[in-house]
Amino acid sequence: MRKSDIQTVRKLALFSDMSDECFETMLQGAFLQRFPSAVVLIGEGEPADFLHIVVDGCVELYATTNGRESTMAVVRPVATFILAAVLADAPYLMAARTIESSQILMIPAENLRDAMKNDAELTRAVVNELANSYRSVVKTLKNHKLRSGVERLANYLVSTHENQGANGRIYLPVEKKLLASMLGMTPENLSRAFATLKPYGVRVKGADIEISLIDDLRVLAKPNELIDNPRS
Amino acid sequence: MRKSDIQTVRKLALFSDMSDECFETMLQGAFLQRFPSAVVLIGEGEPADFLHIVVDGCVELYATTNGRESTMAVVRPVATFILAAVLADAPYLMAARTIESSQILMIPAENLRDAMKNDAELTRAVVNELANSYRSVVKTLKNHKLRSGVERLANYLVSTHENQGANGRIYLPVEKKLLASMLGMTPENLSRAFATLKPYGVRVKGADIEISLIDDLRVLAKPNELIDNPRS
DNA sequence: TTTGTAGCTTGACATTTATCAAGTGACTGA
DNA sequence: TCAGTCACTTGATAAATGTCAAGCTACAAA
Repeated sequence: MRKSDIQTVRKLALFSDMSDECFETMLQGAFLQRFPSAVVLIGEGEPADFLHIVVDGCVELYATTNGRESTMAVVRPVATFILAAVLADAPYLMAARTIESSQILMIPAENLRDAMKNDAELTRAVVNELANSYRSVVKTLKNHKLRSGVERLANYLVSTHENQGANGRIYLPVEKKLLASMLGMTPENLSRAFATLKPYGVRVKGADIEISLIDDLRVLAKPNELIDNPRS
Repeated sequence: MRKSDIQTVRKLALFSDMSDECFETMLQGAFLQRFPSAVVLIGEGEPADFLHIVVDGCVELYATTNGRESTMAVVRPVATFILAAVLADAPYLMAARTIESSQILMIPAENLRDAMKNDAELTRAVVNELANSYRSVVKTLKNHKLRSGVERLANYLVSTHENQGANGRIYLPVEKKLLASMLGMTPENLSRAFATLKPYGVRVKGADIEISLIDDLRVLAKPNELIDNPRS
């Protein structure tokens, strides 16, 4: 494992305050690996043996039942995923796969749990991370229970527009098929939702989206702090 | 605060392993209060000043946006709610109200956070509780993204049937209006969903439900361990 | 270049879900 | 006792969403 990669991980909020000693011990038996796109990293229902950290690339968390499949979240560097399963020592509730070539750090679950016993700062950070993960899923659930498909798309566009500099255009960071699944709709319906937003200044050219009437779009979207703001 | 109530709370998984000293210190400034039905205990977006524990009665967690409202969860004794907001020191993402006369223990957020600094067992229990809360919301989200309304109802009936002794009948513990909101549908639609399940041996008489063809119902519901099992 | 292949879009249609309106029955409070 | 309210149900209708099929485009492999 390269020193620069270790530095990157060390700076994660989850690990930044723990002691050097505990950090190094925890990384014993951890490994950093590069995977090509579309590789399934973990399967739904498997025992949680490793904490995973996306160091580079992009990972999709998804769930299936009865032949259906849905994207639950998309994880970008540098962030952990399936922390809760590791801590509860329970099976993964979501599967994970790379959606582009990705570098993944895998820390044995045992190591993390041991490190938490010896390092109060780590434990504090874990509590924080978990609490925020929980809040993030609650927001997603609110988004789905309280809004229609078009509204979810509109809010996604408004948020993304802000995150990307609010300059009247967006570049979609994921394929539309995946975006549709994130938003809980079919690809066909996403196309139609984009068409519905045309009168609100949304023009689609591949992954490039023009947002010319952001105020009108916001009136439709009615963004809500307690759903759309990742912080707070 | 009565001794018997303290005993009850003490036995909570969250507090059972902490030291007597920390437990008592934590309860300084805490108060146990009885509320009538339909009282709003906390509002969406308010700062998280207290950890709440349902000692008796029943509490609904719900969320609103843009005039719409949806039930996120129902909390029964003895359990905590909005732990994550308290730990993240962030505004409540969900509002809470009693749905029957209830006794609520409120522990100042500060006290909990202080107690965690001094009691490693409490911290461990908090991590566990948080991880399980997270997993619970993920299951709810999967339920909504992967199933239709009728399927959600069918699975609710199958689960409830097992929890209530699997003897061919169920007593609905909540009003149908609330059940509808929990399941993410309108009351009208819930009525129709029950009608749809008639050929699967579901007969409704008020809050009493007869489940005469549980095997057929299970074939329709296709229950999934990783959605419907509260444990694991 | 050709030929796939995959992502995306569009149309036609089916299904699911919501909305509006009306009516029933049970309980409550005057 | 009676009126009113509320939960619930049902029907009619509308809106949202999914499915199936076809076609288009861009990109990649042969």
